[in-house]
Amino acid sequence: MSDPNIPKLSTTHQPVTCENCNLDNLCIPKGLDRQEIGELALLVSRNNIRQKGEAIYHAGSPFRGMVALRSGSAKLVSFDQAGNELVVGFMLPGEIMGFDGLATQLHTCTAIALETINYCHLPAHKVEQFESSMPSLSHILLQRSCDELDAQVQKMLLSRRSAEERVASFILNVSERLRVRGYSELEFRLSMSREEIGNHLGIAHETVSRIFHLFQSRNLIEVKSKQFRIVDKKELFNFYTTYSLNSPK
Amino acid sequence: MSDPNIPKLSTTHQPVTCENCNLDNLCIPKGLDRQEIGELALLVSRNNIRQKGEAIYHAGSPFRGMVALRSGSAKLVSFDQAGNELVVGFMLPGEIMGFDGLATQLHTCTAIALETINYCHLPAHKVEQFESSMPSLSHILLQRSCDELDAQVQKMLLSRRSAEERVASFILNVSERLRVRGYSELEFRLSMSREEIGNHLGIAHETVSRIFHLFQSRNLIEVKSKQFRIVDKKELFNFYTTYSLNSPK
DNA sequence: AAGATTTCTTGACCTAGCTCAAGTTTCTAG
DNA sequence: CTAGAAACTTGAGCTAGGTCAAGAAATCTT
Repeated sequence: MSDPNIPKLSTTHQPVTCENCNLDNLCIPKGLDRQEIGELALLVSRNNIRQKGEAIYHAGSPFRGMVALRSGSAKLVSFDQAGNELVVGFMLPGEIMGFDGLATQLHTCTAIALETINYCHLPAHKVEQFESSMPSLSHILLQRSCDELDAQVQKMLLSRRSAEERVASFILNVSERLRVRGYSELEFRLSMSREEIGNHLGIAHETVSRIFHLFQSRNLIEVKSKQFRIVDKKELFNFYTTYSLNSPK
Repeated sequence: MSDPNIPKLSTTHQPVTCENCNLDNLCIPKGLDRQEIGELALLVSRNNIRQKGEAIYHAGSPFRGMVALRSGSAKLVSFDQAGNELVVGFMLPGEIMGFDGLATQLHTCTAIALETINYCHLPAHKVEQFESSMPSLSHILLQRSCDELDAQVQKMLLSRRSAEERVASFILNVSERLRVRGYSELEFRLSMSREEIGNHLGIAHETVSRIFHLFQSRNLIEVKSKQFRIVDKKELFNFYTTYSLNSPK
């Protein structure tokens, strides 16, 4: 259960706040100065826990504030009229959720823990209060939400690619996000199911399985259940870009 | 050229500013109070013109500010490594562009006029200046960018549907956006090509043609070149939702 | 207004990846 | 530790929609 690749959240027994959190360079504080971080720390509720499968917030429920994942991963899902689930995205530690409720004050997505998670919560009413005294916060949130928009465009670009390219890109994307967060970029555990990966990428879970098998047979990766190892990152990347070079024009 | 369905931009000879613009309920001013709109009006450069095919900004170029379309329509495109174009979205009058450059200060998309357009420009440095004196602006922009995120989730949901459903949904989406903006919702001109529609929806342009033909043969719409008329909105909507009800589970 | 170019339409064929099915492995709860 | 459930794998067709092609219509240019 205790994975050597996962950095410890806190090494001392002193309680973690935004000031000494090791995710400060990824989370909301990124871009705030020391004093602002101190003010932010006072507003944030820490050490919220959810078990695997439990929701952090539900589609349709009122927006209560922003959520910053501290450990564990989650999925963001939306539903169509028939109740079919669409996996909008996966969230890793240091990443921020809640933008789907900000525009209308009602969440359009449900956030679900993929394993036991620990998260911080920045209540909506305190956001507003903080905003008037410290305009930087809405600016930071604006930046983050535009980051999300950029990521969405990347996903749209990906949706024009073959199933193989999508899977290769997915693996590299997770790897890079883990690397930035201080985890091992070449060996990790993906807590989401093949079904969830396929749903997110717009392909059948059987296809995901087949492609993992294909990549393994070509010595690009090693997969054992949910445990992944990237063997040939360069080739995996080539695999994923080569096709588009064959594209017309 | 002068379409009776298109509301006149200004009926008097007094120059249009944010205070008396008929798009104030859709554009940036939405959510600002009278005094704030007045301040905003001082920062905005008006009556910028682009001809069909000309760019408003380019992917990779530095962010210079937000753009609000006043008349005419535009497309937002992104490119993959091979230079293939992806139509990220279409913009109608009163809609705001530029979020794709806000996070990194470099545009990830190119904005191109689909016909002669007139737009307002809110320069980036003035945005910042305005933000510190009037925190509401970044809040407004945050809202708008989260609106965009919501729209992106809708597009993701759509990408799981059949080609027919995508086209039906596209027509209804444009119709609704035109309605909100005071244009006729049942009869309009779509200035984008079949190619651009197909690209945006993730289907071949031949498929777009075939489906327009199918819809016309079923008396749901009338299409003549770029001119559209929705004949049976209810049925078109049913067409688009029926399938998902057949979905599993 | 004629020619050139682009866009649109329609047909015929083809394939990536979906669906269905059945066996296997992994996880979960007592 | 064991039984049952859930997740995963692998195979075999099948089909939605892509690609290619060629003609028609619309649009642009001079």
